[in-house]
Formats: sequence, C-alpha cells, structure tokens
Amino acid sequence: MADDNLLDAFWAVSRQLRKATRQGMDPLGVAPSQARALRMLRHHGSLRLGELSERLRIAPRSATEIVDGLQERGWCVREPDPTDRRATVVVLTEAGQDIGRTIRKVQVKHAEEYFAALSAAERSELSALLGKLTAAEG
Amino acid sequence: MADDNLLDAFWAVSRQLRKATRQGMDPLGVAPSQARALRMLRHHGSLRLGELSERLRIAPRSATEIVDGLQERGWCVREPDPTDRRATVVVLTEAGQDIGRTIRKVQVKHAEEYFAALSAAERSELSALLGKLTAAEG
DNA sequence: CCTCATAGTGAGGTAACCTCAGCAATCCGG
DNA sequence: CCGGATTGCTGAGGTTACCTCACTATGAGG
Repeated sequence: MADDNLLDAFWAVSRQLRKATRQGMDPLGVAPSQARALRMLRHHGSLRLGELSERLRIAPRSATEIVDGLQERGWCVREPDPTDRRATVVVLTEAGQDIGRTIRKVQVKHAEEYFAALSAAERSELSALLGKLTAAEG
Repeated sequence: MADDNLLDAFWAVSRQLRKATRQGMDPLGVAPSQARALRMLRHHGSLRLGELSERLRIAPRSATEIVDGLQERGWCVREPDPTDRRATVVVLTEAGQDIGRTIRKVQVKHAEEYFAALSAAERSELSALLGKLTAAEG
C-alpha cells in the first residue's frame, strides 16, 4: 500500500506549505478567508455576491460576512446590479486591487521558497501529477 | 513562474482530498480533530496529555477538550501518571483502538480511490516528490 | 396579479482552535 | 528542608470561518 504513504505525505506537505504562506501573510493583516475572496474577485473582475459564494464554495451567508470585512477595510464596495435589483455586485477598489496583488506576491514568494527543494524538472512533474488528479475528480 | 501553478494545483488537490476522506468519515461520527488524536494515540500507545498536545501541535488546553470528547464516547481513559502526580496519561480503550483502526481503513480506502487517477508509477513518483519536500523543510 | 423562486442578510449555532488565570504538584537554591 | 519558581492540567471566555433557518425585497410565469 503506497497509498497511505501518499496520504500522509500529502498532508505533511500541506501543513508545511500552509504554515509557510500564512506566516508571510500575517504582517499584511488580511485574514485567509479575505485573501481567498480578494483573489477570486481579482480574477473575475467583479462578482455578484452569490457568484462569489459559489466560486469560494461557501454558503451565501458566509460570503456576506467576508465582503463585510473587505468593505470595512475599504477593499471593495457593494454596488446594485443594474440587471437585477435583488442582487449586489462586489467590486474591488483600488486599495483592494493593491492588497490583492501584494498578497499574491507574498504567497508566491513563500511557495517558491518552499518548492525550491525540488528542481525545475521535478516541479513541473509535480505540477503535472497534481493537475491530473484535479482533472480526474472535477 | 511555474510555482504559482504549483501552489494552486496543490491547494486544489488538497481540497478534493480533504473532501473525499471527510465524506467517508461522516457516518462514523468521529470529528476530524478526534480522528487525529486517535491516530496519534494509536501510534504512540499512550501519551501524557501534554505530549499529545505537542505532537498534535495544538495548545494543551485544546488537547484537554479533545480528550474530553474521546472519553465521553468511551474511546479513551485518563489515568494518573505514576511518575508525576500532576500529569495524566491518556490511554485508548478497546473501543478506541477499534474505531482508530476503522477510521484509518476508511481514510486509506478513500485516498486510494482518489489517487487511482494516477498509475502506480505516477503514485510512487508523487510520493517521492512529496517526501523530498517534507525532508527539506523538517 | 398571484404565486413561486431567487438574492441577500439578521439571528443564532458549531468546531477547532486560542490565551489567560488558577490550582496542584514537583523541582531547586540557599 | 523550606519557600519560590516551574510545570501539568483545566475553567472561563474569545476568535475564525464556516453553517442553517427565517425573513424581506425583487423578479418571472401562468
């Protein structure tokens, strides 16, 4: 059974990677949940609250809370959806875009450091294997 | 920058794997934190509460809570440490050992299913790469 | 225009952590 | 061998990131 080794190995890496990237994020004062949302918003431009919750795979109510937090810090605003007056569109502000960029840079930097234990060839191999797994499951 | 792909790919797999194994665990009625503790206890025989918290990398107070939960379900007992009357040793009961074994089986089964998207060769490759990463960081 | 579905949110709950304070028991320097 | 520091556990209370349920306002179809 190499598979239980795989399971354990995977979680060990997961823990280390999470720790590495989180440490870099702390000084920015952005909660992980907020970072995820900022990322999604930056990627999709702007999203209706419901869309955001879907893409983050959390309940709409939870998205409300996260957006509240972002808005408090001036990183996004809620705008009425012109096509549906029930809906609100979440839009990143300039500050939101900036912090999003910064977060991404920090995360990528720490990930690079962590993955530097592998050669470039090994990294792309790993990437391919992981891609295959996600492609299979959906 | 293949590394940000790696970062994302890794988290995507992480989410899927977590979901897959958790679904299998649900019917057992064991919380993930309890499963982790059971596993640690099964691996080390029995542990002082402080040791357990160290190995789980959580605060001693949190270990207290988890052990409370395990004890409620009859999966472990607290015994006084004969060598230090301040300390308590956590020992798995028969039922605790059983549930521990079952959990492990379920987790491995679901992990196997998940990793079945890769060939045996690919799986050992992945395992090797992950091992290299954890070995590097400690 | 009446019913039914959908978008967001208030209220309130949960799991898994945390810190801080306190009580016992142990260890140690004088 | 005694008093102060340290250690091991736990009560009280807080935080984060989620959840469900119930409600309001809006939209869509017969």
